[in-house]
Amino acid sequence: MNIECHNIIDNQMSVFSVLNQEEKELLKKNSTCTYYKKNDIIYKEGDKPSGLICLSKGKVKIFKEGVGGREQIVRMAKPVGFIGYRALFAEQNYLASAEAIEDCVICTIEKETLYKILSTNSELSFSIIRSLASELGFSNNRTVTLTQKHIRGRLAESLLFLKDTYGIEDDEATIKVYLSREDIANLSNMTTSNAIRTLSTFASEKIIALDGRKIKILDLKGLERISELG
Amino acid sequence: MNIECHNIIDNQMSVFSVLNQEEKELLKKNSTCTYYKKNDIIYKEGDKPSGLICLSKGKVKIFKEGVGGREQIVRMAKPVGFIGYRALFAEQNYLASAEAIEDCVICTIEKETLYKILSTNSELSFSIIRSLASELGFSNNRTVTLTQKHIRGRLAESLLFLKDTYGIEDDEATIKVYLSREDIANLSNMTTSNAIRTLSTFASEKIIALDGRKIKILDLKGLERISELG
DNA sequence: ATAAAAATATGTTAAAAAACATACAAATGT
DNA sequence: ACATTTGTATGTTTTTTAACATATTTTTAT
Repeated sequence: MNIECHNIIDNQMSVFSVLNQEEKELLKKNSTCTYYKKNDIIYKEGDKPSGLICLSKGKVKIFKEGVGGREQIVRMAKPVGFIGYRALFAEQNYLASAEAIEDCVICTIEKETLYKILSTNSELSFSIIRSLASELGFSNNRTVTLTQKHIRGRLAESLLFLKDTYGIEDDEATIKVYLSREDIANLSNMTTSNAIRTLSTFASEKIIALDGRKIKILDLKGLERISELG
Repeated sequence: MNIECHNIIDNQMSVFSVLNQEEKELLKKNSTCTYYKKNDIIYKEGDKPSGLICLSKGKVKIFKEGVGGREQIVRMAKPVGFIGYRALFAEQNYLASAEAIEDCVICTIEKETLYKILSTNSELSFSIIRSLASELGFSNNRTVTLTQKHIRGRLAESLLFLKDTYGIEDDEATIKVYLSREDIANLSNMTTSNAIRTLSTFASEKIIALDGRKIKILDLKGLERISELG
């Protein structure tokens, strides 16, 4: 029944493409498939990682609880991608929580098997090094933009980030992810009120169009300008 | 003349301790030693990494230029430690700049040699994976604290961070790094004025004592409390 | 030794964003 | 179908922090 796991491991786009057939078979034998409903918690801050979690279907938010329980989204995951691998490789407990924002299919690769393959396959190690290094660059960047940009700049950046991460619908304008205003706020380091207010302002300026949780980007250049100016 | 490089590579505390003698010799042959004066730029945002830079002596700040040229320090390096390895491993140009805050001795390991050893030594790859993963956790944490904590909390956290990173002098109280108020501000996401003001307030509350750039921690528990409360 | 520049200190004002309040709409459960 | 909860919207007040102004001290360069 873990056909979804097999698909990931065989996927040409995944980091596993550098493995030989034997290694792939070993991974498949030592991975399990799990299903999550929208709003389900996949893991919580403080939990111990049990394996490498691979997102096969659905979308996931990774967030930290900050001062007074205030939530900050540090990453948005999409298929095919890993979640929770930072803690696994740092040999730490999770420092953030993961929650499904859509129904999800997840494949968990057993830790020992992964390490066995890693110890013989330097290509896979390189891939992981590259991924971690890229994400660290992204995180350092976010630290600066979330602290230095003003509300409009932060929101504009978040909208562009969501568009780049999840792409757009067939209408060539609607961001392909449907977040609550609260999640948008938690992604952009602002209160829900300010997210709602600023989205409304953007809509009144014809930079975006709002229809419930649907966000349509009407003026991409304008949005980029707001994001850059801060 | 690159005896300092040799010392690093032979150092039992460095990640190179997992290498065999032959690998260590190869590294030594393909590394160069450079000296930097206080305030010298080691590399700039946008530069291309040429090798793995290892800090043998001195202290270095890693910072990014943000909105309107406003500086944010993302990391403080100490010996023996790497700098600029994120960009190297991500195969990107530097996303931050590095500047000596003391006279420094630096050892640069040639990229090709490093990769050759990495491809045969999975232990070294693991070390690098672990380091990057730890630092990513640290960075995500900073994103949250710098955005959510108030000025006093951010400054308290920075002082504790400096103490943990560089240790304390023989008096068991003075933080073993001497930064300008501007650097402290750039580390803590605040203006120089506010760093000076808040340091003065801490001093008047007998939490710290100030003597030029010397910062003495008088009430560690108090400082921790301020940092945690935000 | 002295001028110039840089760093530190502190008070005042202005801007940004959070907190708070309230209303309304939409989704959910019974 | 209705009540309850959750999410969205918007106006007002308060807090926080940046921006600005101006001394004073320290460092650096000549």
